[in-house]
Amino acid sequence: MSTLKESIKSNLLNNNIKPSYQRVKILEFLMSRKNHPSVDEIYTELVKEIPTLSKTTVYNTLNTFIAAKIAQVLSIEDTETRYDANVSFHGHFKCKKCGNIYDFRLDTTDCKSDDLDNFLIEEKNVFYKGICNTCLENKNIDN
Amino acid sequence: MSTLKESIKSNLLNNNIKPSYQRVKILEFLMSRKNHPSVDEIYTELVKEIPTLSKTTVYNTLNTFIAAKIAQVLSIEDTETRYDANVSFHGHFKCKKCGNIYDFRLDTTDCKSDDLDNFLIEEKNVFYKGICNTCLENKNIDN
DNA sequence: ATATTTGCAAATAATTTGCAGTCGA
DNA sequence: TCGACTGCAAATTATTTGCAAATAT
Repeated sequence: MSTLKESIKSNLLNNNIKPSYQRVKILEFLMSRKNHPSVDEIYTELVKEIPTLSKTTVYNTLNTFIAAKIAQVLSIEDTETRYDANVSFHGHFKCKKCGNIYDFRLDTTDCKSDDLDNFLIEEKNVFYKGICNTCLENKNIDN
Repeated sequence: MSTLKESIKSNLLNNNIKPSYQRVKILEFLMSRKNHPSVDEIYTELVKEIPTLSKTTVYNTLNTFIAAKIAQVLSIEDTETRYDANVSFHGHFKCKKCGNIYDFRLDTTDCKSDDLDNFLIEEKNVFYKGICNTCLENKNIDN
């Protein structure tokens, strides 16, 4: 068995989550994908490998991951929720043209506001939208 | 007729939106409320004054406002979408205890990232979650 | 008059829930 | 065997759509 699979298993065990076949597969998928897949994408991809997989299990599993803080929700305002296995602080950029979602580094000390002086900030979400560099370069080509 | 209502009407007209009774009422409500109401809140409040109002109209109207950029969507990850008539750049803070959503000022030059050097940023969204100052002070009182 | 807006009811789509079958220690 | 996990189908909920009635210029 691959080392990656082993490390995923122990990651789950460390968070008191039993590493079932489905859970390991889902976390593996989430970590391997950079594009922050939706429930539907996760399901559609993995059902090829796990024909008995159900969407309910994908939902259950992701919610378990969120609760254990080994994954986070990406609320780039869209109809469907997207998920990210990278729980460290970073921003997201969604290209309006190609639809890709990019991660970007962000200074933790950044984005402060005096208005929140006596507030306890537990989660920070930063997301931008616009046109990515690739689409800007290809401006002349397409529609 | 109040000056506020007049200014709302001209605001709508300036954006090529016919200032129907419902639209004026909805924009007025959105501007008067600081708490970024959901469709349901807008509907439930305004239907008291406008008994014939339908949710469809609230949805239609808000989408018209969004398209004209006189309102913006607040995607504080929740089940329902919230709306904000303040379209200037600012952040939102949601208190996990009382559920209130607070605005906070944010430096426009803030939250930059080298990773986005060649990206065209058109929209910035920043929202935090945690406990607000009021709830922190009342920590000892409640549940 | 005529074009736009409104509002009901039905349709969609994402997510949750109830519960029965399955699996692993 | 027992409790947790899975997965189907039904339920729920936010939003959209089709279309007819109402409204305004």
